[in-house]
Amino acid sequence: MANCMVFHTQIASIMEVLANAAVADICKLVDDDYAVFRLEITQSQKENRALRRKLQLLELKVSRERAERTTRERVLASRPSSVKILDRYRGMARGEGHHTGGNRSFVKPAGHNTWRDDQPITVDEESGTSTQNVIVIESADAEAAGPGGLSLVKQERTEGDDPQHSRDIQTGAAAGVVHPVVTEDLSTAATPQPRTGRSIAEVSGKPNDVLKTETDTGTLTVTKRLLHTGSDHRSDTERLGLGRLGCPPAPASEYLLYGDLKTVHSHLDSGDVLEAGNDPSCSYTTEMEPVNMALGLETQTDQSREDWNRYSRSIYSEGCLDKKGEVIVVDEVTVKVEGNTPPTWNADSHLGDGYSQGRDFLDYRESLETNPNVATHSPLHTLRDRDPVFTSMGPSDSHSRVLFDQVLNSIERARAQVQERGATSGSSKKKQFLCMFCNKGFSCPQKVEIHQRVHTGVKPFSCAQCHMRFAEAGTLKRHQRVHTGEKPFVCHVCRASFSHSFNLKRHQRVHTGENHTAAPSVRSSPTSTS
DNA sequence: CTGGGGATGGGGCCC
DNA sequence: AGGGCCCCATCCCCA
Repeated sequence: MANCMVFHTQIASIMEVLANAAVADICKLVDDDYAVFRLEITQSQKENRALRRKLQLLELKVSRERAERTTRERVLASRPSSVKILDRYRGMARGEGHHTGGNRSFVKPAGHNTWRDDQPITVDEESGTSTQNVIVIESADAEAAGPGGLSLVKQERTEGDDPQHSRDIQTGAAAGVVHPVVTEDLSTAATPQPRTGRSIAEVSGKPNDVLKTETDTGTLTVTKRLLHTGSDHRSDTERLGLGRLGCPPAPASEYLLYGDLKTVHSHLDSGDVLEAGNDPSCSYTTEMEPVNMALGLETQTDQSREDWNRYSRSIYSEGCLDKKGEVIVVDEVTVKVEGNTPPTWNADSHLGDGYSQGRDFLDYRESLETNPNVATHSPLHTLRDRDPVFTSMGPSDSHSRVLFDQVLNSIERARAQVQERGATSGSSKKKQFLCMFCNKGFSCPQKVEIHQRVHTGVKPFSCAQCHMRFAEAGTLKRHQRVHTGEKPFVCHVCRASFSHSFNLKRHQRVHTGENHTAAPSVRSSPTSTS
């Protein structure tokens, strides 16, 4: 019995030893494997790092190549003609040539009266396939030009070229920058090609040289209203010193629509005139669908996002597309050639007056803060986040700053009104179609679409006589009486006639003794706050 | 400064 | 649902 006990004890001890040995083996194995594994991991990490580095290098390379390619493509677009410009310019400088381009005007900076033949011209070898359409005519002697040295930067674009290219060019004159290169193919220059329907966007170093191709009363009126309201982008544009230069009515420009890119042909392209509809007095030009708007808000590539940022400023603005970082004006644009009417870019100032656009701004900004559906995609949201940009849209001078602040104050009130409206209106089943900007309800989608033009500034209806634009057909129709002289509303008391019904009604207050100026004012003036 | 009128923007209602 | 019209508010100009 005792032997049995001893035997069991021995067995147990042996088992324990064996177990310990097994555990030790397992541990050793695990440790070894772990070490190997760690080693492998380390190696993998190293490889990873190396690959990542390679990837970064590749990305760098690709982006660089892409940039180069882009530049090259731009160059390709109009190289021969640009070469001709240079050639012609040289000829002009020598007094040999005569500028025959009817639509072109040269702004020759001071100091460019002479062209030195010995002026270095760098020929881009790669540009055998490249057609850089930007010609930089370097100041003959930079040192003579001094810090305020002037250099002429010219750009020629062909139809369909990116309009912003013309604005990408900046003269470095103010900073005394010396444009080092004239990129062109001299062999091509030897065989200049005829150019038609092209124009040159030229910017000289002169501070006062402004590409002003249009002066119409509409523009002046709008500007005036802007000063009054202090809330329109255009004033921003002008405040930033861009003026018309900021959005030059460059021919063959592409104008970004709300979520859609459209090409607008210049008045030079008479064959591509956007004609009016059936109604000779009314031209229905373009219309932005709210669907597209939403699309434009949400589906953006990098490029389109940039475009969208540009468009974003058009939410409360219109005019032409411009790229200046802070000042971006986008619009639908229609250029028409009608009879003797001087060709104008009626897209700029006719789209709306500053007042309404200011309201657009208010409404839209308000919507950003009240409508969660919009805020995330709202361009102004982006702008607001990008504070320098957003603030740069505001007025710079103190007076305008005050107005701007007042506008912002009114936004707060408007927001309160919207909230109140939402509380009172409730969820009306009749008005189930909501405005994507202000959540206002309408009975049918069409009404919403029309209403949203308040926010987008879309004015599809254009008057053929004066190129004024309207958001609604009825407004255009009413406007036509301005031109026809029709005054169908006659006062039965004094036989005075009026073109608009409300004016008659207001007039009749004269007879009733009611003062029309004493009419209750619900809408508060932007400048009446404090 | 004030009143009258021209004109536009925008909303609502009716058919 | 959509077009047309009316109404109101407002800006602007002018006398």
